[in-house]
Amino acid sequence: MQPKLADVAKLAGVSVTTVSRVINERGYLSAATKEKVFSAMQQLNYQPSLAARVLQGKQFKLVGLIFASVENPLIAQVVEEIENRLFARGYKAIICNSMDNPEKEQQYLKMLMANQVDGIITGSHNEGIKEYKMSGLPIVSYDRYFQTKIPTVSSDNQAGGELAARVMIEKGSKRFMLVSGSLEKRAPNNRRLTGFEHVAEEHGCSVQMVAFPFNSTPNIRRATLREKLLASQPDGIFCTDDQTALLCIQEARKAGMRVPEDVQVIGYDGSDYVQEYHPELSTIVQPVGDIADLLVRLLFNRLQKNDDELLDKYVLPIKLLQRDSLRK
Amino acid sequence: MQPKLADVAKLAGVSVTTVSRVINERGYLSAATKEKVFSAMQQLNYQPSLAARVLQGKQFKLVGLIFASVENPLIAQVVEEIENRLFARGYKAIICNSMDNPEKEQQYLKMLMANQVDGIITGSHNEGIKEYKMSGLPIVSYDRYFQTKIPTVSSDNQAGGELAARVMIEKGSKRFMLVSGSLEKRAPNNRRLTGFEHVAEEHGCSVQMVAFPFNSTPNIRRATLREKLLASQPDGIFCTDDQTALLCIQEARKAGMRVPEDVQVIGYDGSDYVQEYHPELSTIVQPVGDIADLLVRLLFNRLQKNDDELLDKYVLPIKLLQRDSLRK
DNA sequence: AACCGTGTGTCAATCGTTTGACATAAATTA
DNA sequence: TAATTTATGTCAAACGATTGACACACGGTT
Repeated sequence: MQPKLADVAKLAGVSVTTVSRVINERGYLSAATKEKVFSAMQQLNYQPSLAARVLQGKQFKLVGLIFASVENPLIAQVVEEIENRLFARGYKAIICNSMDNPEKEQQYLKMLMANQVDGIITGSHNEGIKEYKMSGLPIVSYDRYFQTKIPTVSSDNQAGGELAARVMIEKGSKRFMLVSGSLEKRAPNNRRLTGFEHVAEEHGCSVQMVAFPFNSTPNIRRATLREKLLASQPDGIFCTDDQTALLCIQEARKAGMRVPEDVQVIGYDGSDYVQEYHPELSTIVQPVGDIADLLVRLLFNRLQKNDDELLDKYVLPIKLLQRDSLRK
Repeated sequence: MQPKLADVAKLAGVSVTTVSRVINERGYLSAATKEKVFSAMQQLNYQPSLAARVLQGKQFKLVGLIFASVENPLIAQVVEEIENRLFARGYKAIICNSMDNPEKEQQYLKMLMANQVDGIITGSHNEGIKEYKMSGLPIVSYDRYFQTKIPTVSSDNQAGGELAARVMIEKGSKRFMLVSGSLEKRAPNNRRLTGFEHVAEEHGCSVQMVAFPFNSTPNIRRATLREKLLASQPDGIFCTDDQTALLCIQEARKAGMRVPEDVQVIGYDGSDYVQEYHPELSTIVQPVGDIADLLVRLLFNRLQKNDDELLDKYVLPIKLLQRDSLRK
């Protein structure tokens, strides 16, 4: 059995109230007593019962993270960086892989709701889940707009799309393929598409659109891409995520096109993993560290009820990582 | 304020005891009452207070996952598959990225211990952390041997190393480089090395060893690899993880060696990500689904106190994924 | 001598749920 | 009709920590 407050008190030779005072730092306390209590806690390896504390209205120090899937390198990095920052503040993170499945997401919310977690950070992409409104929990979101007043952090998707178009046009591309790795209605990352299209049209370039549902497998994507590549023979491709961009490069080569000579490719995300292990891929890099930082900061703002000056949207700057899938 | 048991009782027009009975399925209950109670819970969107239940000795339904870093594709996949299975059983997962840092791991254990989680699944690689023994929690581990009687699941590292050696020897390699992506003392994956060395020596092949500490960056690894590649001019490389294998391929090419003509490369892990997005890499594939399955199953065995017939070690079979980094 | 700040103790209520003991009443069965 | 079984209610004690009210020291100030 785990030691309880009373055990610590007995060992330290003080009352439970005093031990509680030491733990919660209230009232007057002599250095000697504190010392005795701490050493008793140490000896017993005492950990206060979280459950009991929560019942008193204290915080769980638990945050739910709802994302589509940590198998995506960008999400993995976002989750890891968030988790690091939460840990530094003494918080734990519950991981929820929604697989972009609204039902699963709803179930997760149910689990997290009520009194279980103190707050939620979500980067999942589903529409109109009423529990988000009901929960009454502090929530912040990544790359996702909500109806209600939930602060959203995202990279500058519009600028990213525009930049990708501008760079490829500058380097001679004229017939574009625009590949959306996942298609949702209210996701801000649709701006990646509109930004790209806008600039392309401005320069009189053609844009062929290809879109995949989130759950389409790489093999399905490959088959579709191969067909579209052969049919439209683009000389520039912009993908809204890096993994799809990798498939494009590979399928283009299989189809006999040279990258970047015949067709240039730019992806989006620029996770550390992609930067390190796919050295050829040019991509629009999201500032993941800043994103994690801001998400956590915003959440704590709401946790501490400083509802002051929280904006609805925070858009962080992106940058281009130019590598061999782009011409010099 | 969240609705509580009493609110549900009032709305349903029954006593709190009855509501509790419905929730916990004890005693006699008429269908009509159950219906009334369920609909009241629905209406109020009632969620029982986890904290209060835990205080009664119920389970938190919370499991801690301690792994080095979810940025590693294999770990991400293991974590995701574990999380899926836990979720299916109504459990939540707390994610802990230890970064292979013993202090961080110790802190995590402290957080998880006491009364906070019901069990722990760890794939982290640190030595002699006394809290593991103290915790008294059900623990199962992945690819890691413990002193105490903690069940360990791993892939057949020995066979994996042997297979890698045998295949490359068969395809003509004689001078090997053996690259360990991380070096720990008590990790079963050292068997990957010994298995490889054993077969190589048996066939009279030379083996040059290169080892990296866990936290060495890709750039450091690259620099070291380049130097070692030029110095020893191997015609076969086996890496204990896929990411390092990718670096080997890239650096070998930069050094003017052809893969697989001049040098063959085999990695280890074979995560879905690597299979999909690094189509060239040959690798020893761990059965991640089975591993996750077994880990969760073993944990639940201990959670339910069925301490029957738990083995110390569970070694699952591996297989070779042969692709272009190996000769035909 | 009266007063205050400091340090500690006792006591009891509280958080929300569970559970056992016990009572009661209707429906069912012997 | 009597004895069960079924269905529900009341009551109160847990679970472990927190906290406010209050008491009572002791030392040092005025």
